[in-house]
Amino acid sequence: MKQINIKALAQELNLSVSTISKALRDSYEISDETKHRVLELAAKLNYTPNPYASSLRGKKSRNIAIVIPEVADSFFSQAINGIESVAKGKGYHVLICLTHENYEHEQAILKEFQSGRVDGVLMSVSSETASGGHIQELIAKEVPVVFFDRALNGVAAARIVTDDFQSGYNATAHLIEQGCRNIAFLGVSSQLSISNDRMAGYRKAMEEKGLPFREVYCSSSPEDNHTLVTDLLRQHGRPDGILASVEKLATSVYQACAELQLSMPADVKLVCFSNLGIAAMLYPSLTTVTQPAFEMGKAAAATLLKLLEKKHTDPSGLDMVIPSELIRRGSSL
Amino acid sequence: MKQINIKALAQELNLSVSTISKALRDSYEISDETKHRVLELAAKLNYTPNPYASSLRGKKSRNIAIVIPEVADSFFSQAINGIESVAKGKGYHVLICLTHENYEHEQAILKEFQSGRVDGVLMSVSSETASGGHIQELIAKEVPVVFFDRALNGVAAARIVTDDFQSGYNATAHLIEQGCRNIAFLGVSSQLSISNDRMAGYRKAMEEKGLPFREVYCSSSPEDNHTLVTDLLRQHGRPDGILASVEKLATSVYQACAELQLSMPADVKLVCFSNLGIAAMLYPSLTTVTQPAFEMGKAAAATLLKLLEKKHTDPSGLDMVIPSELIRRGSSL
DNA sequence: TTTATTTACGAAACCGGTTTCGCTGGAATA
DNA sequence: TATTCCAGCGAAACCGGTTTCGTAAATAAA
Repeated sequence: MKQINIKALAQELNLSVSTISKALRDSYEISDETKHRVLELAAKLNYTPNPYASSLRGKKSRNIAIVIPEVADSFFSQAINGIESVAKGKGYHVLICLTHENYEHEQAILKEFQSGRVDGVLMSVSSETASGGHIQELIAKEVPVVFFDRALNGVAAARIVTDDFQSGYNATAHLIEQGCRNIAFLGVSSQLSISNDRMAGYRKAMEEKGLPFREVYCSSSPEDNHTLVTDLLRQHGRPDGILASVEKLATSVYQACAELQLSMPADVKLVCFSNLGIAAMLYPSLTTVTQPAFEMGKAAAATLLKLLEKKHTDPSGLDMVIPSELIRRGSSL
Repeated sequence: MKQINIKALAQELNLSVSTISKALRDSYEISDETKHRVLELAAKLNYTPNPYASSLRGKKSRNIAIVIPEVADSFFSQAINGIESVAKGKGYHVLICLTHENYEHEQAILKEFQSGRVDGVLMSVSSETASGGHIQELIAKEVPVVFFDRALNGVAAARIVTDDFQSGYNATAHLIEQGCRNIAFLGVSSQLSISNDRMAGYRKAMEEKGLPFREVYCSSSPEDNHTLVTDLLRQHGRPDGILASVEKLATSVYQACAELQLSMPADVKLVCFSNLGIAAMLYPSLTTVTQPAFEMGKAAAATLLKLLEKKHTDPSGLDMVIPSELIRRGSSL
């Protein structure tokens, strides 16, 4: 099958390729009549412009990338929908790239973006990412980066996050109010902003009541996490409350409780940062800190487009904090 | 920031651009010494080739697309991981495009692909898709298409599916075995292959026992589905068993049961096609037909790459059926 | 020594749009 | 009538790689 291109249209209409191009782009140089003829033929022949040709010449790809650890997470999948809704509206395409929580993957992906494959990047850093050299390098090549949810300190980029500190505080205060005295915090990584901020909120709430900290770092392996949580709940003086900082940790806690015959919420109360739609149907129903995933996605995309369209080079003043909501359910009541 | 390109490398080394290009592509025409010098400088200057330039010239983008209804679904997110694992290994990039179960979106996306943006397409059709003209058109332009999970009849493309008929049969037989006599099937769309095949299995199992059919088509709106399921469970002679053909319907059933004070599994038993990791922690735990999502993704990607790399134009003989597993849990026992 | 072949590289066309600049004929202005 | 202006269009450069073809020098074969 022959691809029909601008040259084919030009021949058919006895016009030059430049005229066709201008007509398609609605240039003022071309008469309405000619434009009309061109548009008509293009529609008739089902012409689709080659995006690579335009990108090559124009130095603009109209692609933006979403770089996230994984897609099998309700926060990210909802955020993707938010991003897409904004991007599609402005004629941008969205490239989803998964780091699988791996720093090398993340590096390789960003390195590739230096080629101009995308005009801008929305990212939530992997849990392994400790330094931001690869991100700085990309920004130096004038590819704007906007963090959403998981930001990296020390990198001068806009960040759209939720009120992690306050949410951590609120969730902990809620557990304390429900009678917990020995609350463990399940973090993800000592580098991750969300983990640290949520933990800081947890600490503040605990400190205010003079309660002791207990912090456990989980990995990205479900098996390891299961072991970790099981050990935590098996030890003498096991926690009577758990604040889990990411969604996937909920499963481990439910499983461990079931295996150890601990009842939730009687023996252990749980609050988890999560956007799971079926949190209410779990047994017991799960108390969640629910993030505004869709809104964060929309805001992040809008911010990136602002950076792309205006030469709004300065990312300062673009940061945004959208509050999460503590939804009290059976696991903590 | 100046992008460094082949020309820059050429100038630096006093070589021609063609020599650089060949050296980078490890051509036999270039001496080992020159190759070495080129590679070294490229690494030093952090050279990243412009993908648009190569795609334009080579008529190959090394991009493949995943066209799916949505990403907030555990089957699709797991399948994506399977696809990605194969594609990345072969040096392909993955573009994820969401149709939101909308036919017009799907059409527009495929139309765009006629431009050569991607070399091949993996797709699960939207529930609204009744005819395959847009898919045929793409195939006519020599862009191979492989269906996974949701295939469309009448389109000559490879299809990687699970044993929908048998799974529907098994799930229904299981419900009958558990004492259900009045089992409703919740479908998605009368066009969708998975819905139809699963329903056919349901019908066969019901017929064998002389039990009456009851089939309800749900939409993609959670609110509408909630109303539908509530009405179904409120009516006189309400079903004592439900077979839900897609994951998101589970939520509606749980919710409706809770609101109507119906207890699962005593009043209503439920089996749902789902890949939810936390199915076991629901209340009651959810009996699922779990699809081999990751494997299906891998198989689909492998099939597409086969079509891309060899000129294996004929898609017949590439079809694959990977069985699902019925996992019996509390909602049906 | 002459001819054939191989090695290693460069010049230039090419992919398909975009954009700059130049040209022409007719209308407007002086 | 002479000059200016402008609408409308075309030729060609350009984006950054890839590939074909040509060629000079080195080597092998005759």
